Amino acid sequence: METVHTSGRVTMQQVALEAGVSVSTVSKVINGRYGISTATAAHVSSVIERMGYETSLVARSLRNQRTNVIGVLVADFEPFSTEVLKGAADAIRGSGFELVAYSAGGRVDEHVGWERRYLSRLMGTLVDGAVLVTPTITDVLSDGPVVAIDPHTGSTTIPTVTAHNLQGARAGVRHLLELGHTRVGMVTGRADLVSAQLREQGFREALAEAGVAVDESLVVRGAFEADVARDVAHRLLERTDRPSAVFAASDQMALAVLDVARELGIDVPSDLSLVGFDNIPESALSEPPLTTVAQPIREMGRDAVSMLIGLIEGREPADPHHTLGTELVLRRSTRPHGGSS
Amino acid sequence: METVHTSGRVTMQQVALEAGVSVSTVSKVINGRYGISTATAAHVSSVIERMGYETSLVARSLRNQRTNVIGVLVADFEPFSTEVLKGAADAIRGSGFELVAYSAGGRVDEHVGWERRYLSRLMGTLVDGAVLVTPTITDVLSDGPVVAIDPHTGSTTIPTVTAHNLQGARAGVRHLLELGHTRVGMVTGRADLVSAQLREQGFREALAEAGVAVDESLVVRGAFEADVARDVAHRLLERTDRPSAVFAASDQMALAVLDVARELGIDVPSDLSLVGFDNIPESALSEPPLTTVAQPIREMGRDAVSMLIGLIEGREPADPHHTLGTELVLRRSTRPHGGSS
DNA sequence: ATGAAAGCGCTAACAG
DNA sequence: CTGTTAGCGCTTTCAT
Repeated sequence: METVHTSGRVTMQQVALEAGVSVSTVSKVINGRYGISTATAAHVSSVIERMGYETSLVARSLRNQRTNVIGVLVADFEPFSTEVLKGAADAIRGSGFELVAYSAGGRVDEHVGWERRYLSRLMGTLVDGAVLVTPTITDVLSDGPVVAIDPHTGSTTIPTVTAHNLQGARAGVRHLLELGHTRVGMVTGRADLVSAQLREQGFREALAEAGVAVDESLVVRGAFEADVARDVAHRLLERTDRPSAVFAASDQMALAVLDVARELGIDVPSDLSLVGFDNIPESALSEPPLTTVAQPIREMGRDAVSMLIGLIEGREPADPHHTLGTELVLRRSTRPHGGSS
Repeated sequence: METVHTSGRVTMQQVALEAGVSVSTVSKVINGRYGISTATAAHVSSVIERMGYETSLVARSLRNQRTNVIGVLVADFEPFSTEVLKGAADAIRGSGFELVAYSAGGRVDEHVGWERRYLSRLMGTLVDGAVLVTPTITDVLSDGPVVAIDPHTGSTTIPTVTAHNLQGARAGVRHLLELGHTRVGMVTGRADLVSAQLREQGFREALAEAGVAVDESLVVRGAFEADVARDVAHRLLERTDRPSAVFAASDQMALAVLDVARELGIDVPSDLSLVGFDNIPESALSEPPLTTVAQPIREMGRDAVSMLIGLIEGREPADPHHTLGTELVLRRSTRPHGGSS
């Protein structure tokens, strides 16, 4: 036997050769096309089975316009995006679609607009549509069906799924206020995301409501990433007149603040109350576990994929800007101002 | 909205046409090949920029043998696999590789051997190598570089990354024994995984060590999936002589047991002590939070990808069967036998 | 019922 | 320096 075992993958070519038929016959057998005798079909099938052949997703994608694969494009695999992924997986089950999640290895800052890049690279060839998680640009030229989760400011053209960021932030900050805190600081999120802006606005509204003036020096810019948040937390917590409470625009940042506080010997919640946003699973794992404004992240992923499948199949979404509720989750990172154990 | 989703993608063809050059010239410009005048290069670049062109991953993959993309193949996106993904992302950062995670939408039971299928579909075309998370088959014919996390029994040929399942399970069960429990049950995992077998073995060894006989009727077969675990938990907990403690081979199953216990009015930990395995983030979110044997899942993902990159670049792994330590994490789902609050 | 041939978007010889 | 040509693995007319 002189089968060439060089490159590894079994191609249709090789199956055809082995079965003594043409590639087109093999293709027809695989795709169940008519015009093949039962005998050859059976024979080819057995050869396919024996050789362990599977069609190449890539080659097939290039040829067909429809791939039955949905893409989830993320800047990085972190707690938020992986929660979205779990939700996306829920929605994909039984839909006949497959799911591919794609990330360029966190090299986001290198190139703002990663989502346009990815979209161009995958859409129309690998995937039939995509869910964009926290995209950075405004004008996503729709190369195809796209749904954004937690999108950039001003993207009104593409369907989105978001949480009630404004209300959520307001509830989180009110909680701090009700605890008697008046010097409350905020670590804001990535300035270009609607969600971050709304969370800051909610912070300001809650303070205004309570008649507390915003000390602008207590509002520092984070970036939804832990390392940036650490620097910023240092700035905030090393001041002698540091805040007694901090609202962070994301759990990742809140966790960074918590970490920095520990380093500085500031006890949470005795010396500092802390509220996050997102309710990623990790927020419950910290010491103390984080009080946070929960977004239904999984559900957002699920709804985004459902919407996308609809779009792919030509249905216009009933509600192109789907918004879900938030909920304050009380854990142990907050305490009344001045209150001891 | 009447956006036409038909033609969509800008192709190299169109760029070439627009720039008044041939496709190969465009290709050379994009790939920085020598032999292009600075003038044309600049011109072509500007056209590319203006048209928002990006090369199609698929087309490029088909042509090149190397893609610089690493695949993580999972049966489903659930807490365990997404933790692996976070670790994989850690390892990929700065490596020059991109990461694609692929799942067929949880349709695993339909077709045992999903990993062979996925591997054939992606390897050699889309990805340069792959990490298999909890694969189900023995003989993964290496179509290319592959590393398995938590693999099937008997796969000695491919490199693996695992945790110390035996020791971990032993430690978890010992904890229960030290608490004074003697009727301790176990929900085992997917019988075909080495990890599940070792966890059961650890359970048996710990009991033997303590001189406690195993009541086989208390050992029930789960499947690492929550729904299967629920049935099995019912069987275990509805008996009049139900165990006072249960060791579950995974957190997902432990969480299911917890849920069933609640339904049956059995209080954890007062009436039932429960120990899980994995320490997925969700295990801390339950009420009560779960005592569990922690595996360093992220680290496993990280190590698997590092190993894989080495393999792709032709380096033999120093330790082809890399094993990481486990650690008992005490939370609130266990209590001394007969002990009240 | 089967096969030859074209072409999906791209890259890499090889000519010019 | 630039264009022409030949495929990568597959599907799909269109002949046979």
